[in-house]
Amino acid sequence: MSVDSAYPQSLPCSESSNSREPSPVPEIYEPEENYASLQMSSAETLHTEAAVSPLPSSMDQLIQNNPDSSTSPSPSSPSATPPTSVENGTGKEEKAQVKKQKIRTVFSQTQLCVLNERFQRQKYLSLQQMQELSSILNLSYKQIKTWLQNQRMKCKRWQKYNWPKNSHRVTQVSSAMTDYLGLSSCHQGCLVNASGNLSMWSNHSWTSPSWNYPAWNGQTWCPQAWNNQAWDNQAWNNQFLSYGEEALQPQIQFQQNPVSDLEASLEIAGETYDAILQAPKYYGTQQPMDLFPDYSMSI
DNA sequence: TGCCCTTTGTCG
DNA sequence: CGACAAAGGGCA
Repeated sequence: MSVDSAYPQSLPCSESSNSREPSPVPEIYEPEENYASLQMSSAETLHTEAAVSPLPSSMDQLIQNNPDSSTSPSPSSPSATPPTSVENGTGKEEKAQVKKQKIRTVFSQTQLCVLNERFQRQKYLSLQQMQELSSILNLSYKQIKTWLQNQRMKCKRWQKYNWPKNSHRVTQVSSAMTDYLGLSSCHQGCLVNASGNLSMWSNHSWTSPSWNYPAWNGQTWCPQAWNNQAWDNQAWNNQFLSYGEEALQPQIQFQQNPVSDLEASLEIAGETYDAILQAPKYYGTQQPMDLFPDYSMSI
């Protein structure tokens, strides 16, 4: 019976479950990005958007409104420094000012779900794919891109951190890895119907006792081991690249099909499996590399 | 140009 | 304090 519990903050992904409010427009920062939120009811926005998927054509201006992603300039944020974009003179200083005020967007569970789902199957998205995703999620292209980048980094760290130490309990590692990659579905998922509605399921039945990495909840998932780390990038890249990316897609076809519906929605947005299977821009080589370079036998 | 990696600044 | 999004710098 619902044993799920590995979630501290496991919000059932129920849309826009973010604690914070839709934030009253993050002001500016980034001329290229436009985080201006239209103050739409996030979730709703998402839906409609998802259904329509306007598909921005020019990426340099993917005007995205932050749906539920609470981009909160923090209440204490001195709107006294409201760089209302326009200002004359010292553009530099302006920039400095703006720079200073970095706003950290907090993606909604919904967004994270979709992102995670996607990332699990594809670590490198093509420009177009990112754009589409961005329109679906109402995030900017840049945000998507950044998020993916951060995830990749996490991924790396995760591996780096877990491999050496637990190399002896490979089975677990691989299973954990599996989860990491989403091969066995994530704890939470989201269903997106053609209507563009996102509903979440959070039943998952993975029960790795000691290996429950919160991982794809969009939050924590590992000790803080790597704060002052120094991985050897090179060696790293190799193994990393070899387990990754699109190599998963074909096989992945989840057991449960949490994603299938998601896929459906993606298709609506012009995102089809074909597209997914297409070689992304980078590392597009469709090598049949094994997902996991035999960790399972190195016992 | 975009990615990787590190650092910065914010949020929980 | 840790996690995270985002910025900055360097590289191919």
